[in-house]
Amino acid sequence: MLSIPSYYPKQISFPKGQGVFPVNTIYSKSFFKPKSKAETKVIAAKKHSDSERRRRVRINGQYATLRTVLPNLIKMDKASVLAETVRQVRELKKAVAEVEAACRHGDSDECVLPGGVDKLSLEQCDGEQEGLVKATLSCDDRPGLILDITRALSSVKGRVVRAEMVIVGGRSKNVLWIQGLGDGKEGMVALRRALKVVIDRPIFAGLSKRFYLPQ
Amino acid sequence: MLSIPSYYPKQISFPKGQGVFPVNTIYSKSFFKPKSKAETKVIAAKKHSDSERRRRVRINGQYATLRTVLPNLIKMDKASVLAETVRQVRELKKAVAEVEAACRHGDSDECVLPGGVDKLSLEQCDGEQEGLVKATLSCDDRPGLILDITRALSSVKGRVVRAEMVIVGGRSKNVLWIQGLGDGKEGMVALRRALKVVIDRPIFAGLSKRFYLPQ
DNA sequence: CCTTACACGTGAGTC
DNA sequence: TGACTCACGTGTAAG
Repeated sequence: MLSIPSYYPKQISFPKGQGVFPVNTIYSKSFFKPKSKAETKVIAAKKHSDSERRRRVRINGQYATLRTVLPNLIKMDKASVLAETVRQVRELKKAVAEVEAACRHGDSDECVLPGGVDKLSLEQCDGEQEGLVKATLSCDDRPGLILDITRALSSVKGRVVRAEMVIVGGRSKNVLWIQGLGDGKEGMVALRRALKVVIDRPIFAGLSKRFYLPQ
Repeated sequence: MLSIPSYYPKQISFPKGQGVFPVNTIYSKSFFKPKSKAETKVIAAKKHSDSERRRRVRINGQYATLRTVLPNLIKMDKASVLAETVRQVRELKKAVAEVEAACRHGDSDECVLPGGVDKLSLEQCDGEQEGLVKATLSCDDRPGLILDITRALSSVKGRVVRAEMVIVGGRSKNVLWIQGLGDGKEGMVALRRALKVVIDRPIFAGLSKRFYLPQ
């Protein structure tokens, strides 16, 4: 047991390193509870310093894990560890933002890769030629999909002036630029109806979802 | 000016908050340098405590910026700030890794998107069915590319059991799984020669590089 | 009351 | 020798 010489103990020789203290470090279990004022004060002080040490261990433990999770943080003092962490976090956030921006052109609708849910959207392309419509169509890939799309397009007025098709992981995304649909709404409505049929058509039974080259 | 009552000052009433101390806090400029032992000790102590306070300000400043750069860190004690930082940093690193892995399947050769340079590679697929060959072919997209590929494949033994095609930004990447090429090298050589012709064929003059739907 | 979190000054160690 | 970083125990205020 340590005897506390005064209210200002010059030095209490702890093992200097951190370490879990044994459970028999009991604060308030003196026999028959004498509870002199001075004694309770000493006990409270010990309890206080103990909890403060636990807090320090907690904080320093987090410093240690932080040093492992980020590079070049070992052999750095606490302030520098935090500063470097801030710097690297900013870098990581920028990297994530850049790479997300690379996958989508502004909107999530503009992702170049096929989405996981079927979707059909028509969009008037102003700024370029008059009457240009961009149709975007996402669905499961299947044998004959291109043929179905071609048939649907031949059923409406207008012609395809450009097409981009992406097939990956069994999903297909097709972007079609169509000109000459007509001035009114009828052309758009007809196009939407025709492409909706393509999306909603079930995969031909008995065939896998693989995409086969057209023969 | 503060008078230091003893070696163990009970309380020095600082403004309690941080704050830059005025420059006129001078340590060693007593007139004619009396330099009693006790005095130098007090001065050194003050210098020490001052620099220690500066260190604390530095660390706490980094905590503050860390709280601003990451969300949900305000109103958290230091240990939790560090713990949350570790968690979010791990999340960010995972996000970066995932998004990098999404763009390439391990090797840069395995990028699902078409590369910028023409390339043809054949690869024996062991582990699955016997005699499965994976052919990867990157080139500019062009009208009739699929037809050219189909013709090239019909000129060799074996049949296509699976195909994935990506066309984006005028570039085309095609991955073909071919079975039944034969046991020897001849099949592979013939396949490579046939596909090389497809890649090296120039785009038909007078047409744009756009990809048109097959009619 | 009790617990918790922080700032403080100080002793000790390192370069 | 300083200039520094850290751990420590304590004072103090908030819940």
